[in-house]
Amino acid sequence: MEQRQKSELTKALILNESFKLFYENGFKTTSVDKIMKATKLTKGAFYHHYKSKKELGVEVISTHIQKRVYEGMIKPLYEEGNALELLENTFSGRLKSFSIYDKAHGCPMNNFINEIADEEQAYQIALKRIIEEWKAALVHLLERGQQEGSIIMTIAPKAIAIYLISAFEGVRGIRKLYNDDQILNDYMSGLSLYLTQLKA
Amino acid sequence: MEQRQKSELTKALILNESFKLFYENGFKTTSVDKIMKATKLTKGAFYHHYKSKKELGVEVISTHIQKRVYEGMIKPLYEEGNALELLENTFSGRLKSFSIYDKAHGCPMNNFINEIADEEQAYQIALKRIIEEWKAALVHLLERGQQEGSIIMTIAPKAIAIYLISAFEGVRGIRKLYNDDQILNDYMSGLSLYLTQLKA
DNA sequence: CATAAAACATACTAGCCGGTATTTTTTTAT
DNA sequence: ATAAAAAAATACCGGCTAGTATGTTTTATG
Repeated sequence: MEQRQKSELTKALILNESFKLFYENGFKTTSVDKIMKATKLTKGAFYHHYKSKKELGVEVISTHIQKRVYEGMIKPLYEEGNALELLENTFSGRLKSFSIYDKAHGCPMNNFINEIADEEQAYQIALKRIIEEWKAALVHLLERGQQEGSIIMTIAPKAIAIYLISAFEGVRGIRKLYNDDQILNDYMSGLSLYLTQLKA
Repeated sequence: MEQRQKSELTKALILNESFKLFYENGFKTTSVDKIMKATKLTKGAFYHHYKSKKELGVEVISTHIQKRVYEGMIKPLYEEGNALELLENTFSGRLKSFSIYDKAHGCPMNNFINEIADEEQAYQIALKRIIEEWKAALVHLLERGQQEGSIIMTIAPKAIAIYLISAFEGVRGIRKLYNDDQILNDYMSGLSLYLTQLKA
């Protein structure tokens, strides 16, 4: 195989396996050994491609997790149609699309935020970038709704955006405590009601 | 010193130091050695009072963290006065009362939930109990508001309660990414707006 | 086809981890 | 005063940790 291609494939393999293990067991408790066992390669290969576990952590966040949030929660916001309906469909639809596995392990981004964001600026910056992109998309959509006359003018888009993100990330964590979806249903009722009250 | 008193004092010391270290550095990465170094006692003392680190974890949750959430977020909800004002004062007031240290490290309960709730039922149960108590207090207050005619009848108290809790816990995590309070101010604006729209 | 560089493997280190076994010190009950 | 029991200290274990040093194999290039 071509050298460059081989290198990229190996890095992608490490990235995929480490994302999965971080998601299932947390960042701190997932060792480089465990990751490389999953890839069926060795520690030598890891430290050839990454200079430290921290570097890997940042890369998992800024590629894998970023893409995941973008595809699931940001991209849909730029579609056409009524702003409030788009919001409800995106937030509720995402929750409904989750498997039991996803529900049990919460939001990968939120897990990272709560586990390691307060102890290393590099993680902080990478995670912040995702939140800011998400917030910008929400603000954009809310402003569009206001311009189109479908959302009341008395609200501050930025505040609503933060409140929407907070509640979503919050409930993804709280769901971990339960073995059923009642909490998600309650959340979705709460969200629905919230959005209804923004209707012009 | 009396034996019983001494034992209780030692357990309280272990509990205090471990809460602090769990809060600052996470549960998994705080070792029994580190905790006992903080208490200036030894490992022998620890394993005399606790049969495992897991047992300590559960006790920290069901005593220390439970009390903290109760005092800060639940007890105030049972005070007299307008329901919506009580809600806003409790949620916003709590955020405003936090030190930089508290803001940087997020909510101890939420940290536990996101770090270890998905891997051990004992933690899950202890944490769930706190959330349920909080939820019950919120539902009670919202129902009182409805009975008194200060909150619209078209909302489902349980759904609102979950949405309020989710957003609060969510923002405590997201705040970790920032070094200023703008995100908290945005959250408080969002909350205020939300509550205004529940007004009868 | 030789040489260099990249990709990966093997073997190792010092230190930390939760937990245990054993001993010493302190308190209690008689 | 003394024996028993509780509290705490000491010393240890096997296994895991991030990271390093040094090999071997594969690919690229002249």
